[in-house]
Amino acid sequence: MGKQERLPRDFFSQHALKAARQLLGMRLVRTESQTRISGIITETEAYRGEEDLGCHCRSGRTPRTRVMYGPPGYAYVYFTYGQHWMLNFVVEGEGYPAAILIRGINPEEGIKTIASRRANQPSAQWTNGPAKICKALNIDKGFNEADICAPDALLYVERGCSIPDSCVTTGPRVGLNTVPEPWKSIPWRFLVTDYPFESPDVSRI
DNA sequence: AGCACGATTAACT
DNA sequence: GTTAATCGTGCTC
Repeated sequence: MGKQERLPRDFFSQHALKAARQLLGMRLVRTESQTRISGIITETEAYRGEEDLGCHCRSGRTPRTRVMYGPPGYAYVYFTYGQHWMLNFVVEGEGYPAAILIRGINPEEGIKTIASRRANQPSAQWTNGPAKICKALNIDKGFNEADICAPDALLYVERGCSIPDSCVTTGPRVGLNTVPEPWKSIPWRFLVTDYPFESPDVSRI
């Protein structure tokens, strides 16, 4: 495996559902101390528009959601439950709020670092959740509004492998317990099946 | 200024 | 299956 192409801003300008599907199989890369920590994306969720009551943009443009109204190819990183960071990528056109939540990756590089940050956890649970990924890759507030298409970006996405439709499952987004229908059940979650690093609640679909 | 709650996780029983 | 942890955010007063 040689050097791989980084996803250009055009990739992130596409419709959120398409971007969420296409991100499966791509490689999320975090460069830290000149070292690569990476993993193949295995699970995503799409959030788009103020009418999507599961999206933070249901409240419109606020200090937190500002980045989602900006140009595509930027990171939206937010804090929740008093302790967890979540990584999203802004997609679609400037002015229309949409983002893709990265919920699962299959670790490839920087395994020792990932293992140390996920101490006392079995490898199958190192990065099978959105907050687990941020902990393993040391992603926090500092990456909010970061340009992931910049040449010197420390967080970016590479074209990894193509995942056939036969290996992809869709279902309702996770954790939207108090969100009204149809948003609670709309199948905007995408995940690769037959990978060992899926989220634990695959069986819920 | 105060309040309710969350795109979760890990450790329980 | 249940629950504590823990605080930024957006909403109401």
